Amino acid sequence: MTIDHESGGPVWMQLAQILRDEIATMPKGRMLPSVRTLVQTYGVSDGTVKHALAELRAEGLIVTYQGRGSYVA
Amino acid sequence: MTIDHESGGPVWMQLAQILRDEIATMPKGRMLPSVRTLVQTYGVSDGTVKHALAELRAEGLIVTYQGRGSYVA
DNA sequence: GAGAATTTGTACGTATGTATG
DNA sequence: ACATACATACGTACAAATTCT
Repeated sequence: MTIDHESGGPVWMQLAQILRDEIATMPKGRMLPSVRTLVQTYGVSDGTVKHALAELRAEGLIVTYQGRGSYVA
Repeated sequence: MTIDHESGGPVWMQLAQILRDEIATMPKGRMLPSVRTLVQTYGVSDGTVKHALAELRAEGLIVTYQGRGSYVA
């Protein structure tokens, strides 16, 4: 999956969907890639990644701990 | 109410509380000050104001229309 | 225990797009 | 055409919590 900056809808929503699909294949408790890694992997900004993760958190798909990372809920 | 940048907790949360108090005194349908105005009034950034408003939106206290403004729900 | 590295949280600045008045 | 206003996006910086050496 890649990000479409033109007419693909908001980038943070696209990223959230990509991560949703990825999470679906991961076991509960597995750590997600760090924000920094996601920035590099998908070529988006820090704020966009955090926006996407906040959405997944709000959906209860992941849990996040400061200083540790985000994990599949 | 003012913002305490030291040890007063996250600014966006403080602002959200200030606005919650203000909204409690406003009639339903009344328009809130614009992001721009809140930025100037409280001396915080655009992103911080938006964060606070997003919180109030998530709580159902206000509704926001693109190109118009935010209103007491 | 100390210190460095990693990772998320918060905050600000700036720019562009879109919609309304 | 112009001003106003929110949404999205990128970049940057520092603080706080955790982990590792």
